Amino acid sequence: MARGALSREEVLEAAAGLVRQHGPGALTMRKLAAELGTAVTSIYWHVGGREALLEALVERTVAGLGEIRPAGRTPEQRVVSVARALRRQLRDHPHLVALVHERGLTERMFLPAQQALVREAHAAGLRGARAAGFVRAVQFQVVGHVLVERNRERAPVQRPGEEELWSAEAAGDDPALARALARPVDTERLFVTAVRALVGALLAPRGK
Amino acid sequence: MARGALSREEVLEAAAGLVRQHGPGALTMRKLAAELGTAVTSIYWHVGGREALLEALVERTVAGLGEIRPAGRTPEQRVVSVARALRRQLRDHPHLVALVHERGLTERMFLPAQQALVREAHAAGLRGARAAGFVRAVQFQVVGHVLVERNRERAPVQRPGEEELWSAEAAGDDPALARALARPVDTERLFVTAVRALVGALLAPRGK
DNA sequence: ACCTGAACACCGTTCAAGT
DNA sequence: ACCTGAACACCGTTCAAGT
Repeated sequence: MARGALSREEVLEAAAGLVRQHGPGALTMRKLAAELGTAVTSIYWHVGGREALLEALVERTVAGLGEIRPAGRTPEQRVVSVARALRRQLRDHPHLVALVHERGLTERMFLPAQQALVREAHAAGLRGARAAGFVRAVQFQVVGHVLVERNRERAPVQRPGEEELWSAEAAGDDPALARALARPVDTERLFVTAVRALVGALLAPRGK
Repeated sequence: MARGALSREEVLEAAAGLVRQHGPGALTMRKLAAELGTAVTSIYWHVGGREALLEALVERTVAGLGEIRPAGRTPEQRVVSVARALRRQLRDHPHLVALVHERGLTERMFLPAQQALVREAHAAGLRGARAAGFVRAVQFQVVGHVLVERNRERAPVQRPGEEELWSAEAAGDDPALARALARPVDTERLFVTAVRALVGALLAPRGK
């Protein structure tokens, strides 16, 4: 249906649309061409093959993620706020995050947050290698958590389910634990708890 | 080249071999059939389509991971040892871990470790919902870290590289930090540091 | 400079037919 | 019960040819 000249931007926009709606698997050169009303080969002229297309898409996504503004009084609170903001951003683009991850560029998405974390590390009195270690620990923690979360959502039913596995007897005579492990995870809460624990330990004045 | 009767086990073995050597992308029904010296359609009779084949492969991997034996004196040391053992197991099967992850079953792999963690939580005096929260926090931490690590290894070169990004001026006048962030990550060290921080905070007698 | 169709070398899956 | 080849409906990519 594309009347005039086909542009690179137009191709990327349509590709992003396909991914957003039906996931990365739905992005085939032929479907994309049909969507645009052009021949498949036109796409090759504008953006190159499928790999180049995904590359460009990933680039676009990462660039469009926007800044992260820390909130809170103490460095600890501000770091937690950065972590939450990043998690939110990543969860808002589930399919594209998957694409970015498949292509091994997950960490690129963390760069704005990384800069914010450096400032907070300095504010907390950490410098040099210790500050760097702190930044990376938080980075791994947040990105890792989001990946696990996405994973869980994609496979909501596990066999055997945790309910069957955690009968009271298997739980070392702790029925409350069995019940808790049978319930779905409150990922938001778990995330904040874990980040707080990590940040608290690493920002402590005398932490090894 | 398979003389006599083709068996389900034989198919799975060959499939696992293909994945181990050349990654999941190399596992096509046609290549597998060629490897086995049979018609493509024979595979369908024995294990079903590609999805079923991957399913069976994942099942095999998870089942073959083996037990996890905690080591150390304090619960904290023992939990860290469980985390390290699990990380090692996952890193020994990089391609299959990728497969398991793509199919959303990453957490299945964590079940033996989960049982070990429950025992340690009890030993540390945690019970019920708090013990469950502890187990899950460690689980998310370890699995997440391994996923991020795999991600990093797959894309060793990032553009722009961290070296260019972290010039001294960008690092808030902290050249040591800039240098540290430009160096490759010591993931083993980072992993242990993060797990220790998390475990220490969550196992503390009066942790909120 | 931009777009096209035809062709090539792959896929996974189905199915009727063989033994 | 087990195995087969042919056929179908897809892929990504190349390339010579058009305007």
